[in-house]
Amino acid sequence: MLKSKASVVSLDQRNATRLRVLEQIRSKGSVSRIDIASALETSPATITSATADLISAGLIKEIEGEAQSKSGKRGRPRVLLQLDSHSFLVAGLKVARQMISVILVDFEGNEVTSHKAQLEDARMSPANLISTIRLALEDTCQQVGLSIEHLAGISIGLAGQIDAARNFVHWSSSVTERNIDFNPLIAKELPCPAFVENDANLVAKAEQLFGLGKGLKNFLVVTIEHGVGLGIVLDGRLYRGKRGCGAEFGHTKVHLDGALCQCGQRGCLEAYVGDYALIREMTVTGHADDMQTVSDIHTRANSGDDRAALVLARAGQMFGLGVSNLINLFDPQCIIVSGAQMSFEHLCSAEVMTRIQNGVVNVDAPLPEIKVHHWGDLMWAKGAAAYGIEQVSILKVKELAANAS
Amino acid sequence: MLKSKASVVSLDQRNATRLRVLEQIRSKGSVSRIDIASALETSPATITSATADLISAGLIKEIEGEAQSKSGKRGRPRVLLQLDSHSFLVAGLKVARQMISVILVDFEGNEVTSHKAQLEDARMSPANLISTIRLALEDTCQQVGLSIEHLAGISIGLAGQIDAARNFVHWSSSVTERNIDFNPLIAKELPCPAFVENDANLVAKAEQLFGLGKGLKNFLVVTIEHGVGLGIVLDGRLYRGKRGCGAEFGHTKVHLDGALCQCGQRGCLEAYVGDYALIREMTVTGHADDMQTVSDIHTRANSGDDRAALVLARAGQMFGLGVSNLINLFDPQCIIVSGAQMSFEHLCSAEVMTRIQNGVVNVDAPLPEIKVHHWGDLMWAKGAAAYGIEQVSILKVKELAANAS
DNA sequence: CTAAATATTTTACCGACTGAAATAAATATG
DNA sequence: CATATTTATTTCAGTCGGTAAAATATTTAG
Repeated sequence: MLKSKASVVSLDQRNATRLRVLEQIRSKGSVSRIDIASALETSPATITSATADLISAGLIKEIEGEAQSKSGKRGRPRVLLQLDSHSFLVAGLKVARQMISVILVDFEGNEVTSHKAQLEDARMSPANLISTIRLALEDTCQQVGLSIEHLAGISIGLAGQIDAARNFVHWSSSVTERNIDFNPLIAKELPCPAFVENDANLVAKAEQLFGLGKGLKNFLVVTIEHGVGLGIVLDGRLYRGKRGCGAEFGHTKVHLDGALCQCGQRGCLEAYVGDYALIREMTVTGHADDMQTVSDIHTRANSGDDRAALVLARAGQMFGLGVSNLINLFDPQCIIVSGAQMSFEHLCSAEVMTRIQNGVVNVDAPLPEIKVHHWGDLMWAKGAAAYGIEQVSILKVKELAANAS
Repeated sequence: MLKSKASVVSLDQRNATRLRVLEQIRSKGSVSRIDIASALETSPATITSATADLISAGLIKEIEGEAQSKSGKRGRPRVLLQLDSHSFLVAGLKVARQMISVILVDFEGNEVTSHKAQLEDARMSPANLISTIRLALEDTCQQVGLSIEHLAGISIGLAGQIDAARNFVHWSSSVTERNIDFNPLIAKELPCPAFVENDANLVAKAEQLFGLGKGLKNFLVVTIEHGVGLGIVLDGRLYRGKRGCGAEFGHTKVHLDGALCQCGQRGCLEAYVGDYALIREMTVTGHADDMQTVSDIHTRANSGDDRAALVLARAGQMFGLGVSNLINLFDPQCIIVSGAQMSFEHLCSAEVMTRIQNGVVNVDAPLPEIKVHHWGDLMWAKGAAAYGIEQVSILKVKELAANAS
């Protein structure tokens, strides 16, 4: 009761261990205590105690399945541990221009249900945004006979510059005001902890927890939607920079005093590969004024329109240049190019990959692998869910420790 | 004696604390125990024990100087602690194209003496390089009546791709062979531990320990010599990427299919700002075939040669583009542009600074400060020395722990 | 000189983790 | 079938880094 500082410190230490154990179980799917011990280079005794805590909290469980022993078949069989998917529900949301998508997942990340709602306005006031979110959540929960009260956490992905640690939105294309602290609104309108993050960071989290970055310590996730985004995972953690905002890959300059970008600057990568940039290129010469989406351009290109093919090819070249710069600067284990739609084929063609390779300074070590990940529609919401699961895990482990004392 | 693993683990923990204490003392210059305790958020008791160890090892000492108490003048006065500069000597070396420079520093980083030697060949075999280094070290030590045996550590800076953790040189412009493990050669030819590192990383270390990055956790150091280099400090540690090599800032692409670079690729920043690139620009049209150095171009520009001024200006523009990309990607606390000579004026002109500012995506948070650091001739060697001091400190603290057991 | 203030050291203890021993649960073997 | 062997997990008695609180040291204020 009295040992205020001591207990905080020791709790943090214990929690860190418990979280590392949880992380092992999540990334391996199912794993025995002895394997966790050797993976974390710690003693079996420690794992026994950590897993006992996690089991009593309902976060993990023992399962029956056959586990093979180190060698031979003799000896006490290993007991596999698994996440207890029923332990809690998390909602992941992505607020896009005309659409809000929601996904409900269990603790393992399995989809329970999902939902989409049209948005009337691309930009909303903070209060408006939160009540829209609440509504979307209620609708989603209703689909499976749940109420919003059942949620353990809500994770919200926005495009823009966001300080996730503080739920503070410097700027977002979905919000009419700048520099908004969402914590008060969340506390007032939502019945459980909620987390706001930059959407590209969320996808990086999803790749780390469930996707192609599982188990990797250093990788980059390039997201492609209407523009391009970047999530940076260094040493297993999201790198957010000093101001806590995401990296502005889309606004790195690929041409001195080049094409005009929506941000007002010139030569941004996004001004060469963003949807609007491609459409502008197609329409500016009056070559095609019915171009509405990048898919239209793809269609044209595939049916033999040289101009369309050139526009796409140039975007690919610029994209390749940008990605090779990322590799030159970060030297990551792996780069994951993640997109929801198929409309980014032109950014992962063999030619672009070659260009990337050729733009990376040669070392004798092999180039980082470049993986392309087509997620489908729910990419962003799933990303949000991944972040939500992580945050809720941390909260649960902390509660656990608090109760134990 | 028997507790093999336990002792390793606990030693690491203790050493980490001792090193953090040492780091505090180094970055503050002189500081009292109570201040260290509050800076590290630890208890005074821990600091008492850590400093006692460091004092008995001769790494630090108590000094007399007046220290002001928190408030008022009553109370037992604080005792200031300082590095004991006499505890050991470290040599820092930089191997450049035609020159090898050596600096001898004490534990505080104060210069004891320095020395330069002409190199016959820009590229040498590994064995040749090490014996050349040994010779240079012997000459340097002789200047102050010491022998090479007095050195506690030797740090060697090379341009190229180097895995410092293993003293492994993937490639260096100073070495004729690729993929060389220098450890055996070092053990054979040098009387004390030696460390090989990429030269840009060394300058970053120097900025962190003694320079403009003192106390900063996240910053970038851009080095300018014949080309440009980048050292990345994240979370207080050098970021080296997956393959352990330095970031290749000079070979990030600033123009699609642009100017040909020495590395064989096109559009590299270095192909626009490197010495040879500028000289090529001046000579290619026969405009000036007596151009030997960038200083010559400066001279010309200052005496009204428009062509020279334009060449320099263009280099500045490209450099600004590259630096703003760094800021967009890393969002660092601060960027330090470090150069030895004055020949990089054109890269830190007001115009270039403005260009950098204009290339960074606007957040409401202030832009990271861009600091320009003119080091003088010994920049690289001093950088090596900084790294050497750090490495030797780690070794000494480890020895200390080993002896205590 | 005494009281008050502040810095440092000492001391008793806490808690995370460990090694070793104990226990559990399987197979191999005769 | 009983027993030895093997391997996984748990229990238990430390160990070690660190802490709070008490003790001590050293100063100024009054």
